[in-house]
This record gives sequence, structure tokens and C-alpha cells, in this order.
Amino acid sequence: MAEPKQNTLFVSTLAKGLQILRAFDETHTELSLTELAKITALEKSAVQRLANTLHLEGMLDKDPTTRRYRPSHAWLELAYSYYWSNPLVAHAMPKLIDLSQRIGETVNLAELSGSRVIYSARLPCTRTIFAASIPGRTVPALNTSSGQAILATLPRHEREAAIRDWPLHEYTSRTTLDRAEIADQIEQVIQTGYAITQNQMILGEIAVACAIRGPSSIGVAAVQCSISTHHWDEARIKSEILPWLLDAANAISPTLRP
Amino acid sequence: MAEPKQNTLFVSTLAKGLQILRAFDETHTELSLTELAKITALEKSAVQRLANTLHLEGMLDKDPTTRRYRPSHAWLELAYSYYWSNPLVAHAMPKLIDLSQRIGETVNLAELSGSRVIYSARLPCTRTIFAASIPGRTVPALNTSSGQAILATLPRHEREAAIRDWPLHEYTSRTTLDRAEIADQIEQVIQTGYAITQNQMILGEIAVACAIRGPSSIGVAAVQCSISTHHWDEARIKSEILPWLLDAANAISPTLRP
DNA sequence: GCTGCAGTTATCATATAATGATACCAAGCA
DNA sequence: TGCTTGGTATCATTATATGATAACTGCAGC
Repeated sequence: MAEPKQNTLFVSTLAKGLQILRAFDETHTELSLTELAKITALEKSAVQRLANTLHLEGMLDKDPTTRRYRPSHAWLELAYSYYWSNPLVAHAMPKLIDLSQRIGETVNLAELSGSRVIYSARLPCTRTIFAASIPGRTVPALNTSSGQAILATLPRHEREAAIRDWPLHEYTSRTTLDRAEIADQIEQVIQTGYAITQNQMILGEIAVACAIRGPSSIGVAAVQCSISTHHWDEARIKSEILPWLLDAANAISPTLRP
Repeated sequence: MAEPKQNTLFVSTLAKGLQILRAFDETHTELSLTELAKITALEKSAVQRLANTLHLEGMLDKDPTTRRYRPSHAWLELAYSYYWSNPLVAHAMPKLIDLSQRIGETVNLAELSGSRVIYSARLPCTRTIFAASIPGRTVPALNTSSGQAILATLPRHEREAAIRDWPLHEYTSRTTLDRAEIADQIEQVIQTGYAITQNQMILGEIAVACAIRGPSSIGVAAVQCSISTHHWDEARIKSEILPWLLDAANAISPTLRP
């Protein structure tokens, strides 16, 4: 109806149901019917039926007094199924644990997802902001050391297109928004084999990343360390963390070839 | 149609779409159309349409050569939204990180979900089986130290009903299946304030748990430590781990009161 | 205590959109 | 080549989602 294009192989009712699920995010943690209707731009009645269905199916919890809906535990169970379907995490996990124990700092596994990077495993070792301690977060690839590490492994024209077209987001006052500068950084990564960025996501953070390579040595993911500038400087990171990081990434890579 | 009961507030098409999502689990990590049809007991045509819709909406990845579907990154993003909607994890995370750093062993956050327990945060410190290192896993509450720790905080009649009715699953040859014995263990927990079990989920594992209490001091979750029997005995766990564990659980509890 | 408002829940006639049967195609195998 | 299995496409039919509207509930202001 409002959808521009729908053939007989597209079930628009299901798509609307997914819209309801996706209405929940960092800022919308619980939603009433009318709020859902506003966000999704669906009819009030439609939202009522869809939300009710999701509730009966166990996908939404409903506060009995406020009548507001919240994501249910089922959302975590879906993540659990995802983990089983993606061999990368299973292969990487033991090595990530070893790495985090060895260096005593936060270790992340980041996968490329379109033009963004998604953190699929996180092993926090120090207190940090909430968003950095839970899996599932996505950020623009160009903004992160992980994204740069992966981009550096792509064929030249793909890489250049990405640097030109992929979105950026200004997370801090010092986030790099200059694409030429990012191109330079990635050129560096190609030479050195690792990416290092500062103050991109939060101030006072250094992130080092190294690509995990799949078949034909294209990067499919990255191992990343997030370190506070208060206790570490770049030189010490390069001497004490980087070797282990490269080691871990290289150890994970071969297990991915079929 | 096949559904026993459906009023006008229930959108069965959406429910069928969710069936497709839930067809994926530990053992079904990628599924073809026909397999999906078999598992969900839906018409071949229906599965074709629903899976295609989920694919177009970014909820399912499709292998271009095998034509098989797999959970997409979106499943992790849903988990991310869940985390924001549940303040428990945000409150607990810093204390869980401190705890895992202090004792150097795996720390989990477990929430009660019906008659099961779901691990919503995991901080693995040693190599372990894959299922124990990723969030979203659910296990019968009666089988776990976390579940027992939470049950011990419930009013007597609820507790007794749970011990009598809730399901059990024999994960190892030494999993406790005797409900009287479980009742005794929980009685212990009420006295001591913590639960300790051995060889329940995997052989060679000791699990210690302590309830996190919400308003009216009913347990809503538990902090749990999973330790290998090869390096620790029960006495040492009680003297070196338990105090910190109790501490962490008690520190998290007050932040939950409104 | 009444009145009005905002939001949720329930009802129902209508036609849109999901349905499922069937036909078509491609790949793998004997 | 012919057969089987599984994926893709088409289409008439009507079951099912739709959205307008009405009934209900709780709350705030006066």
C-alpha cells in the first residue's frame, strides 16, 4: 500500500511486524502503542494487532500497569542462534579469551556488515561505557580501527569506493571526518598490517585492530583492543599489545578457510 | 486455520514469520526452504514467501550458491536493543567486570525467564565450551546454581511449586534429577545465601551463584561463577571467591529498587 | 465529584493481500 | 538421457488483514 513495490512473494504483514521490533533501540527502550504507531508510521489498529501478536508469541513483554511494550528475553535467544550459525565467533572465542587474559585489556571481535562494523563478541576487562560492553552494536566502518583494518584488505577499487561513499558519524569532537585523512590512515594500515585510532568513539580511548582474513585473504572481521590513554601511550601499545594482537588475528584466520 | 484459536487481534501471518526465525537453533544453523517447511510445518509456498520477505528485510542471509538461509547480523542488533531496554545489565556490568578481574574466573549474569534461566551477560576468563561463552543461552532453572539461588528467594509456596513442576534436563551423567535432593540444596541456599553445584552442565565444572534481589528482596537474577574442578576445590572457592561474589551481588541489588 | 482528554481495548464490514495448488526450471545423479 | 529433488514463478480464490469507529479506562484539572 504505502510500500512502493510488492510482488506476490513479499508478505507485507510480516514486514510490518519487523518494523515494530526495530522501533526499539538505544533511546526507545520501552514503547506504548501510540509511540509505536508514531515511529513506524503504521495505523493505530495495525500496531495494536501486531504488538499484541508479538506479545502473545513471547517476543514483547508488556508492563501490566503502564501497558508499554519492551523487548523480551527472546531477543537474546535469537542472538544465541546467530552465534551458532556463524562459525567465526566459535573459532575466534578461545583465542580472544587468551588474548584478553594475556594483555589484560578489553578485546572485541568486529565483523563487517554493509558499510558498518558490528561488534559480535566483547570481552571487557575494565569498566567502560555501557555501549562498549555489550555485543550487537554497529558503527560506521570508516570511523573505527576495525573497519579500517578490514578495508585495508579489500581490492583497491572497492576500498576507494568505500572511503568515498560510506557514511561517517561524529561521535566525539575529535572524530576524523576528513575522507582524505582516512584514506591516508588506511594506506598506513596496508603497510603496517594494523590500524590504530584515537578518540574516535569516546575521548580518552585508543583502539588498535588487526584484520581476520578469510579465503583469498580478504578481511572478514577484525580483532580489536580498546585501551585508555590514561594508562597507555602509543609506543607502549605497539610494543606490549600489538604483537599479541597480530598473533591472535593470524591464529584465527586459517581456521576460516574451507 | 491450523491454529486452535485466533481472534481478530492476532495476526497469524506475523506469527508464522516468527516461526521461521525460531526454526534456527544450536543444531539448525542454516536451513533450506524445504527444511524450514519441515520444521515449521508450514506450506512450501508460505515458507518461500516468508523467508523471502525476511531476506529482503535483512533478517535472513541467503547463501547465493546453496540457497540456504542463515540468521543475519540483525539478530545481534536486536540483542543490543534488548540490552538497552533492561536496566539490570547496565547496572550489573561494571560490578561484574570488577569481579571477574578480581577473581580471574568466568563470571555470568543469569536472569530468570519462566522456568528457565537465561545468561544475559558472560565474561569468560578461561577457555570453555562455546555454549558457555556466548549470551542468550537458556537452561532449566532447577539444574543450575543460578536458578537455585533465585528460587531460594521466592515465597515458600512458589518455590515448592517450582521444585515440583519445573522441567529438568540431564546434561551430564551427574546432573541431579532427584527433586527431593534439589529441594534440600535450595534449603541450604536459604541458610547460606549462595548456591553451589558441581558437574551439572559439564563435567569438571563447579558453579557458585548468588541472587540479585529486586524490590521486596525477591531474586530477579543471579551472579554466577563457573570454575574448573581441576584447579579449584570447594574449600578454596568458598574462601577466595565466595566473599567477592556475595559482595558483587549485594552491590548490584540496591541499584534495582525504584 | 464531575468533566474532558489521551490512550488502550474491542468490534465489524470490506476488499486487499495472503494463500496453496500447480507449473516451470535448474542441478545432481544413475 | 531421463529421473529426482529442491528452488522459483504464476494465478485464481477467499480467507484474513485492514482501518474506521465505538466502548472502555485511568488520570488531571477544576
